[in-house]
Amino acid sequence: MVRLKRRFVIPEEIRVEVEEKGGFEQIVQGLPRDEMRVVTKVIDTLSDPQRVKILYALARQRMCVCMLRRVIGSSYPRCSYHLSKLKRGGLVRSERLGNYFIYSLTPFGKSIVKHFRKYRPEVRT
Amino acid sequence: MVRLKRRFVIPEEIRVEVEEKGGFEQIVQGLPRDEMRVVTKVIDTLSDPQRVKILYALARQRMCVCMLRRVIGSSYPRCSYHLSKLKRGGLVRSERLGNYFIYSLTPFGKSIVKHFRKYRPEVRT
DNA sequence: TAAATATTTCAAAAATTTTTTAAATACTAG
DNA sequence: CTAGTATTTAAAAAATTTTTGAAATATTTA
Repeated sequence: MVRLKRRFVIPEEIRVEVEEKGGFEQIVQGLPRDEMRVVTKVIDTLSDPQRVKILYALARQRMCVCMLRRVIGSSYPRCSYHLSKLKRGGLVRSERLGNYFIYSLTPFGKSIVKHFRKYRPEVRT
Repeated sequence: MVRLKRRFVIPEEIRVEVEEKGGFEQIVQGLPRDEMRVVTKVIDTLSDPQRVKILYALARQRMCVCMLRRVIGSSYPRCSYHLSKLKRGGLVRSERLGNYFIYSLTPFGKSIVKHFRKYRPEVRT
């Protein structure tokens, strides 16, 4: 005895809305893949309280690693790890100054802080 | 023989800039703690490609879980897990419609997508 | 050149997040 | 009421990320 697989059913009320937009597949295919990829990457790069703190600190003042590790209260390797992540995401850059590495925000990094600042989400936590 | 602990030293060039801003401690204390906390939370809530996809899909059309799980290609529990995270972050909400749960973006969730959209970061990946 | 400093890299350990599987809920339809 | 559906919850397993500690680099200073 063959068993028919149930096919994809969506609630009536919603189906109407979906139809108007050309159907479910249409909607899914229309998602902005590139934008989503970039957003995902940037967000991934930032998803850690310490990295967010670094971002904000650098928005105020460029700093060497010995300063940044104080900002987030961590060891060198730990700080270095976070910095490299932020760097990979294109949010910060570094340049050598003698024995120091000076980190600062890239224009992209700056724009992100500016955005947050402008937006100031008011979420209850 | 007592050994003096080296004290916190920062490169000259940078120290000048820092002084102008009232010193290192000043800068650190001046960081916008509340804003950073909220940003961290929102980002944490979103930090996953599937959750970003859900966010964008809901920006187009409210959906039940059976639709969303198709959008991200996952099982129910997995989808449910991501939704609950997004919910905790205040980005989405759900309402029951018979046997279905219809998820949609909160105003806050919408504003975030709008922001990304407006910004359209152009990062090379 | 040798010693010290700032920082990075690496690998292992620890912590956290995500996925899976099974079971629980709540509603609808027969 | 019973069976079926959509969804959530819970607990364990798997995967990923973060932290740590030790060692490697590059630069400066003595």
